Amino acid sequence: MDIVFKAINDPTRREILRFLTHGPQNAGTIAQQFNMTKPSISHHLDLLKQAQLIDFSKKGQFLVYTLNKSGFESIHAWFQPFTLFFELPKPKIRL
Amino acid sequence: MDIVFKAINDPTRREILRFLTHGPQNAGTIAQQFNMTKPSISHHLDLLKQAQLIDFSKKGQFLVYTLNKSGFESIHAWFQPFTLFFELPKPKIRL
DNA sequence: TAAATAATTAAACAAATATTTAAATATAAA
DNA sequence: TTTATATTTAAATATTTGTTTAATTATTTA
Repeated sequence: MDIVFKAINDPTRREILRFLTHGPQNAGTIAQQFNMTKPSISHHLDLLKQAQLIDFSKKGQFLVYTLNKSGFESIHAWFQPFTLFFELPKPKIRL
Repeated sequence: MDIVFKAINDPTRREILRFLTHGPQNAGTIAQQFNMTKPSISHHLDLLKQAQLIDFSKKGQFLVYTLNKSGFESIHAWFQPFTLFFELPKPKIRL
C-alpha cells in the first residue's frame, strides 16, 4: 500500500503516468520527455513498477511500458471512504 | 498540487485522515491514537492543513480538526484521467 | 494572578529520497 | 564477431523528511 503513495508523490513519476495515458511507450521515448538522465528515469520507472502502476514487456532491445490498472485500484480503494464521507448526505436528525 | 501527494505519502497522516472520518477531533484526541509524541502529530496535522486535507477551528483551549473537502477534490481531479483511461472501452476498429 | 492544561514552534539529527556519473547487460546491426 | 543501441544497476552525494526533546503561546481554573 505504502509504495503506491510513495510512487505518486514524485512529480516526474506523475508526469510519466500521465504520458502513458497516450498509450504504451518504450523507456527511451519516456526519458526524452524529461530534462533528466536515463538512469534517473529508469529508477522512477522501477518505482512505478513496484507500485504496480505500470508494467512492461520486452520488444527486442526495447522495454515497452504501459499503465497497470492494479496500482490505480489501490488508490481508488483508499479514496473510497472519503468519497462516502463527503458525498453521503448527513442525517439532520437523530433517528 | 505537490503538497497533497506529499501529505498522503505518510502512513501516520493517512491514519489521521481515516480517524477524522469518524467526525471532528481535537489535537490531543488525535495524538492519543498514535505511539508518537504530540509535536510529531502536530507537525503531521500542519502538513495535512497545508494540503487542505484538513481544517481546524479553535474551541477554547482546544483545536478541533475536521476533514476538508478541497484537498480530496485535488486528488480526485488528478485521478480522473486514469479512471477514463481504464474504464472507457477502447474502440476495436479504427473509424 | 499563579498554576495547570492544550497545543505549537524551534533546533537537532538519523533515515529516506532523487539525482548524477560510471559500469554492466542484453539485443541488433555491420 | 565486433560495434552500436537501449536500458538497467551500482556507487556516491546533496536534499528532504520524520522524529525527538526543549521552549513557547494561549487558555482555563483555583
